[in-house]
Amino acid sequence: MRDTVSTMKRRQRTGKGAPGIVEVAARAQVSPATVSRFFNNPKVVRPDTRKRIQAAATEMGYIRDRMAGAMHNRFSGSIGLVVPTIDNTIFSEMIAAFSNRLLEHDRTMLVASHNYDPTLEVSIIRSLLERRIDGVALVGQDHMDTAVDMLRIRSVPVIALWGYDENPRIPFVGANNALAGYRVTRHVIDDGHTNIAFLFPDTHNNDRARDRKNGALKALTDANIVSDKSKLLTCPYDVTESKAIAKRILTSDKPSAIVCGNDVIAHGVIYAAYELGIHIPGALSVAGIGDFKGSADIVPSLTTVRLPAKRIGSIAADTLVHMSESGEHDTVKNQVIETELIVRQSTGKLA
Amino acid sequence: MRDTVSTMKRRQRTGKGAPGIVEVAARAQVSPATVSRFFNNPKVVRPDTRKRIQAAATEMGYIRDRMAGAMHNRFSGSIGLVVPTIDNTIFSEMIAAFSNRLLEHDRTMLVASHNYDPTLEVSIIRSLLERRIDGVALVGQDHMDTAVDMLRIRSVPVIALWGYDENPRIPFVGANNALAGYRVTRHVIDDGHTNIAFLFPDTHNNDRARDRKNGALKALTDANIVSDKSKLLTCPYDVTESKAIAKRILTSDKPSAIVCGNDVIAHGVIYAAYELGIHIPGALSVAGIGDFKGSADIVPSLTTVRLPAKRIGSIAADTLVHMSESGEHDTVKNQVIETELIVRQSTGKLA
DNA sequence: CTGAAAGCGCTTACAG
DNA sequence: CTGAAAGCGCTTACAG
Repeated sequence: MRDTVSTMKRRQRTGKGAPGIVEVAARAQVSPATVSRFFNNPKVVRPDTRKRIQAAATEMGYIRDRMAGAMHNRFSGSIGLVVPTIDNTIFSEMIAAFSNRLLEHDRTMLVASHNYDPTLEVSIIRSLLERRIDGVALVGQDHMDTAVDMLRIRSVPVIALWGYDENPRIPFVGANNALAGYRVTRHVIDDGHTNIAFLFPDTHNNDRARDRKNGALKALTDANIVSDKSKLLTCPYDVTESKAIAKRILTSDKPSAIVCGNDVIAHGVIYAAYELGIHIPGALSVAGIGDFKGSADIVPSLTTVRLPAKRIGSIAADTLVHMSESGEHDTVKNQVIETELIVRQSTGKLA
Repeated sequence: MRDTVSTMKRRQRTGKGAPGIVEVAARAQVSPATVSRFFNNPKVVRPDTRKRIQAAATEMGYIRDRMAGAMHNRFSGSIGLVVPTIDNTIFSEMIAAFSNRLLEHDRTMLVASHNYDPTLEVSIIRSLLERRIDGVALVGQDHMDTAVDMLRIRSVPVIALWGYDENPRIPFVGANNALAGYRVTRHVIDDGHTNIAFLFPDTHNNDRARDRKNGALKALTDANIVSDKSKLLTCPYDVTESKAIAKRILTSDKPSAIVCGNDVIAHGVIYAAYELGIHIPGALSVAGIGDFKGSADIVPSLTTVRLPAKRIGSIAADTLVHMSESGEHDTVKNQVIETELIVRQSTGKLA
């Protein structure tokens, strides 16, 4: 005594109160095909037919099912963004810009973080692929081959953020991190410092950090300063940790300047100096990389290299949308974002 | 001389190198139905058949198409998170926790921000609905009726974050913001302060801020302190702005304490005091709400109310997944997250 | 400009 | 435990 399948299904959907294209078509007295056309390419529908469909759709509260549509035209309308971490200022500004720009293109964003674990990154990409994403932005060029291959095989547009590479495997929107590292360090050297400590994150699976560090060390070499291994410290992107590490070196090694892998680390160093009563920049110069929100406001304001996260995010979104619409995946040019040294109050000449 | 449609389609897919369930089935010498079962409910497939399918799928690099699957079982495997802003610490920690927890449940996260614009929020929700999300988390209880209705009609599980309400329209995972506001203010009053300034964000479309502010003012009333309108200032969640506003009031009104709507605002106030050479807490007490990452590290460390963003994010993710799996949308209990006053160095007794 | 029909890649009763 | 077949809600040549 059960309902037939088709009756059950219809009842279920009706029960859910969500009308489909068929119901809208019935109400507007047209075929489902015409309703579909109305939503995808209104121009091909006659104005008064258009009006009827619009009215029916609005009255019934119709919402398109893009998943059903995606089965034909292969476009889900979602674009993926895979980052190491979401809640770190480094990336959250970029994520926000990326998301906002996608919204303007009528796309939604799928984000996930892998916490610098390349294997996790692979499963995230797989999971995004299962959802038929129209494109993906990854951070940097350090990825497992599997990851890149899965995307290439499916011709999903990919773009690498932040990183810079002469000969990249993935087209990028990024800045020359080596140059950024070189510039801040050079600035500190120009101020007369030779006893410089470096706080950089683990460069494993992180080409941005690697480039910055190499750039920094090159500035040292170019200035004929012998770099002391003990002054080259590993420090995560975390204020608490950088503060602790800075307190340790400031009470032992006593460098006259500290160059940090990014602004978050530099903030921690500034706090450490406060607590120890070390005057900045009188007794210690501190420099970061990134120019995050807040770096101009901290006291003393932070000398850093501007690396516009928001621009990277917006440009990446535009580029991916364009790639997916045009199908031109291979002709995409790398987009180099210029960096700029910003000298503020946290660095100064050595007395 | 053109190919038939079916040939073209097949070629196109093959050209893209992405095998479907049919190709996997052929290779494993089973029917597509069995391959489908293997992925959805492996147990019903005989072990050796299972092995053959697994092998075929791996060799061919098969990736499921969840969109196609979602047409039947109505589950896309994606859950939405709609926040006012993404790059503000208030939310980015929560987003990260939400995302990480969803990943454990094999779900992906769609995020978007509406920047406190309820109309934009409606279009975001519509856009999420078009992607057949399995659930949505919104922030607070201030939403347009359209938004709530669209979700209810489609029986999509919804949860409100952060907010607290005796009688909420949407079940929530949140904290008692009024109590949080009351507590910090009370603490400052207990320290002997009566000349207190308040820096709170615009409470329009922001029930969390509204509750906190009301709680703060209630503490004032309870202590028989007359609140002076001129000391109740509106300030966005932005260090630069709060620093500027704080500098202004610290050079004119000269309150002995400033209570802030959240920790970001408080950070700006601390920087303002630095620049003006005002000692904290000797000459000025500063308190925040939230206990963000970094609030324990800033010097002086910030007195605040702990409002665990990460826990809210994780619990919300768990709850939404559970709701969508169980179909129990209406029996969900509100989950109150306890708050805790954390007294640090930025507040002190009035001399 | 519009409709009928086939099809997108899966899932799921139904029948072995 | 497995297969054949119908169907999910749309889109798109094809034919008017």
